[in-house]
Amino acid sequence: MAADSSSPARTVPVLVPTPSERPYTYAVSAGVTVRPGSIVQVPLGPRLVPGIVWDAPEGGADEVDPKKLRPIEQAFDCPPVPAGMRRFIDWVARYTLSAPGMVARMVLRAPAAFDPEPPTPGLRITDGRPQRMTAARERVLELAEDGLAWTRSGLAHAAGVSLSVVDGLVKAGSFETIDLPPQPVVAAPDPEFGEGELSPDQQSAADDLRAVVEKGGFSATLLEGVTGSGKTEVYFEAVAAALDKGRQVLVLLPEIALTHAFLERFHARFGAPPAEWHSDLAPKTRERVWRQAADGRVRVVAGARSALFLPFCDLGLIVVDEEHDPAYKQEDRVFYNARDMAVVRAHLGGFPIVLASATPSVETRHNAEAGRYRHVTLDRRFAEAALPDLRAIDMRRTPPARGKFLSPPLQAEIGKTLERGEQALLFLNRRGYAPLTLCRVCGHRFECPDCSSWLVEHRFRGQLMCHHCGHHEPVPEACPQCGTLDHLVACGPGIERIAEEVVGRFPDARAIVLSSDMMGGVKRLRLELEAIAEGQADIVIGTQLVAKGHNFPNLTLVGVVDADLGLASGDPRAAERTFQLLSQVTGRAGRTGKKSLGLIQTYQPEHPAMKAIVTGDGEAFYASQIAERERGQLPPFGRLAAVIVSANTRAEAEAYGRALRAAAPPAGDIMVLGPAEAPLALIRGRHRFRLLVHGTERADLQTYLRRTIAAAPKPRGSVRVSLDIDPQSFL
DNA sequence: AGCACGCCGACT
DNA sequence: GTCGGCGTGCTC
Repeated sequence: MAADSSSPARTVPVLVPTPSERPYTYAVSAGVTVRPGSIVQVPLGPRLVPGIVWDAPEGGADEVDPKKLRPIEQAFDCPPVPAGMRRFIDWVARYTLSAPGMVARMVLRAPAAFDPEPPTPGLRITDGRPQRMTAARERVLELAEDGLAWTRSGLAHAAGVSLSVVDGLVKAGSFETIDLPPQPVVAAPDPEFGEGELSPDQQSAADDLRAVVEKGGFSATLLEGVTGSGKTEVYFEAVAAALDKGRQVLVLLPEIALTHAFLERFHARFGAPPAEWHSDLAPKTRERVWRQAADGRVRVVAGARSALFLPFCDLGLIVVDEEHDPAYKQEDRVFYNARDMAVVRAHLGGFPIVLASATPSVETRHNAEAGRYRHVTLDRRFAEAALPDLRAIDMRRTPPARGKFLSPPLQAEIGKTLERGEQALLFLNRRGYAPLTLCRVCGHRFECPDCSSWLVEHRFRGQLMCHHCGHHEPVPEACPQCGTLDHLVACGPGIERIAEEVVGRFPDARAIVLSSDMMGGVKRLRLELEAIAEGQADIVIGTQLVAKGHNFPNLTLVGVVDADLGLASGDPRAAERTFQLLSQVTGRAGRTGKKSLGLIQTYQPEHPAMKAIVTGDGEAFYASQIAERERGQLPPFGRLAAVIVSANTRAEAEAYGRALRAAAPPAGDIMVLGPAEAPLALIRGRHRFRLLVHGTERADLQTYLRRTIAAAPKPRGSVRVSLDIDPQSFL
């Protein structure tokens, strides 16, 4: 049907970054060309915002009051968001019960990337020669004499001179400035560059993955192999296969800012690093990566979970490394698990996905066992040499001295390790000096004024700090309640306190503390890690972050100070988490074939997670965990959603929680539990209550929650409701 | 989500 | 008398 030329301005739906359930409608002025996926700038209230032209709804476009209709301000000259990505945005919005615009907002978070990249300023040699010639100037001119264009810094670097030499030659008229085409943010990876020898076991796994990629189409594969079995090299072959097909690849990593080692291995295999994508990217780089993922110049992105929302033009493979890692779960604004959404992305895009882990999540293991995912296993035997000898230390039998935290057997092994000139790592997942400080006289406990949590003493900084908000205060000399001087007592250990104990016990050893709150940030941390790898420390005391993929070749002892820490919550997922974390951290030892040892201090050596670690029998552990989940109808045998109600007062939050509960319609396959005070009942001055919606495997939680919210009264005052489908915590 | 509008407390 | 707190409502 021909368009009526006399009709009013053409309109299109545009997804804008608001919580609106539907796209808004905008007029398209003459001369503006847009199609679904086009990124546009539109007026929204008093400001201009980016938006994505959406697909016309099936039932025809929405009727909009013509008085409200405003025109698209400009269509950006950039590749449109592909249809597969648009379907993905819709899918994520529906699944997570977020507004599509808020999901689109995650795609559009590279503000300046929508305009074409400006040309790179370049230099080309001219006939002019400077009056004064110097050795440095000669080197520069010699390099450039073939007439090819150079960047200013590239030329200076190649000639081994400072920028001022180049600038001087420009001033002298020996170079003219020209426009170079925008530079790629990384060089193209070469699939054949560093093809190396794989073990027979790796080779057959790699062949399998290659075949899957070559065949194309959707498939999900769990690549399971213990630490040291060479999973990364195996999935690199899948990456190579996708590159051979000319497709783009996304490798998701948990907390990429710290995975320097991965980038180096990638570089060694492909002759160029992947493009990085994470929150502390420089804005300029961020912009270029976004743009070049969209136009296809970037072939491989290694990124944190938000990389899932990059507008790749031809994505053909996703790898999720350490697929079990809790860092994949985003818990603000849009609540999503990047691992699960990655599977959806692959499904919608019709391409394969590989989930890699030494200790898969119970959900993924179950999917593999049920045949929904393919299962490729790297044989444990080939990694045997790289595995430490693991033992539990029963803290009831060999307790540490009073006020100390290292048991005699662990101390003895540290001593032996030092004597051999090797390194020891002590792992404790708790920052600071002590998690609780109290007054010995009156019993006063230091609490955060805005959160329901103890203040953690950080002796190094002389502060009491809240780990849930920014609150911190100097450690006082007198108790604020009873005024008694010098009677504050630290309860329990943090890594600073372990460091103190280590220094007292091994005064000649070089000890170093590594934790995420270290001053100096990521850069400093990386330097510290390199220093450790080079052997500039004897004992490393670290939190969580030492568990992640760093290789310290001389490390032969790992001591877990408090293996029971993660089990305290009583969450059904705690055992699994403990198993995963302890596997990862003990795997830091012995990556070079030296005999190595992992010692696990625990008060419950009979716990299935401890037994699984010590015996290396993950199979029995997974079987027991899966059985337990099945019994409780917990994921993946049932479905869970959490509803978090927060408000400025406890009463408001609780009242609205009750109102929601009352509004929840009866359903045969869904149960509502709560409201109960959330695990952290007060965060940043906001009181929180939680409802848990528990359904059968087939239950439609989304529709149920939609109905419940619609039936409940509108939240008033400071009350906010957020929905978390598939929450991390089952409590 | 942002942003403006609007109505009540302490100060240039 | 104003500046500024954040509750309420709206954005095609």
